[in-house]
Amino acid sequence: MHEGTISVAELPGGFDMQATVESGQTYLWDRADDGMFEDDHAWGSDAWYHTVLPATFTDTDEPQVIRVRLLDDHVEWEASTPEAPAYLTRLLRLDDDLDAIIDDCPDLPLLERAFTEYRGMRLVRDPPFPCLVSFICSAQMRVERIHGMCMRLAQQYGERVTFDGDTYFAFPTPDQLAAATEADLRDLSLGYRAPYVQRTAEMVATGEADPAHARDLDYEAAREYLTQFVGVGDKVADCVLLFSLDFLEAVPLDTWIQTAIEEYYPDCDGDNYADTSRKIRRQFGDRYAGYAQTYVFFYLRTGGE
DNA sequence: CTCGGCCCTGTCCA
DNA sequence: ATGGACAGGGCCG
Repeated sequence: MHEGTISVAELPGGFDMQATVESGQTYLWDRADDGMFEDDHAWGSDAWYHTVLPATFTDTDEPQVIRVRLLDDHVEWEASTPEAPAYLTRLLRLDDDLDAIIDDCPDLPLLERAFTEYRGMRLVRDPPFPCLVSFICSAQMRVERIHGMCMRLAQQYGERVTFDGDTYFAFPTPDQLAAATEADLRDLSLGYRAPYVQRTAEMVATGEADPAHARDLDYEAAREYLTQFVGVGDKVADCVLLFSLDFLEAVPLDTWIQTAIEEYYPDCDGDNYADTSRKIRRQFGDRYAGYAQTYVFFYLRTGGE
């Protein structure tokens, strides 16, 4: 077992592990105490979180396990690989200069409140395929249930990994998921998303399309590219662009943000998705609109005014 | 390009 | 008890 610590003081802008991993950006982490996404757990807990990195992410032969917890002034990690700090930096965007990003965002009262409330929350950088599948599952679903679906997919179809005497499951590869049947996936409570997931996995497995390819395109073209996957519309495409592919300007227009736009920024309420998207990006700042959106989304969803 | 009807499923609430 | 609304949408006609 490899282990070590990362000093929070050296992370520009600080770090809030719980807000980062439980804010609905990612469904690929789990909490050792089984309290993930519970409504009434106390914030600021120092629980252990873990995730399994796909072999493709680490460019190694096997999936790698990483466990992390945040103590007062440092991040403590245990992993199956000595490269954990570098992987954590990628996954949790520990190299983003949060202070500079928040500085760069416009001075809007709602933004200020959200930034103040959850200072230290970072965006995530999930591996592309797991991110794509998890957000296909997210349609009309609560966060706890999306998380449950992803955990069941891993347990059912992913590679089993043993680390430090415990068993973990990697998120399934495109090949592994493509081999599932619609009925199998419905048994995991995916509902009408089951055929979407199966067909999308097949598209990736056969090489017909690759979500990572969207990286090479301009933002709007990238969003369009991702909508070719079954079960992926503009909103899910924006989630993948923002939470996996480094498009920090992407603003997923979900019902929460739609409501916020009507209430706080009615001028941004456009004729269609693309139109509203352009307007809200201008309002939130072209470069980091997605960071602003994620803070606002989480702030509103957790009961902020 | 826009629109409405429809889709799985667990939970909450009248 | 039990049905209808609803939950961070997308597909299809």
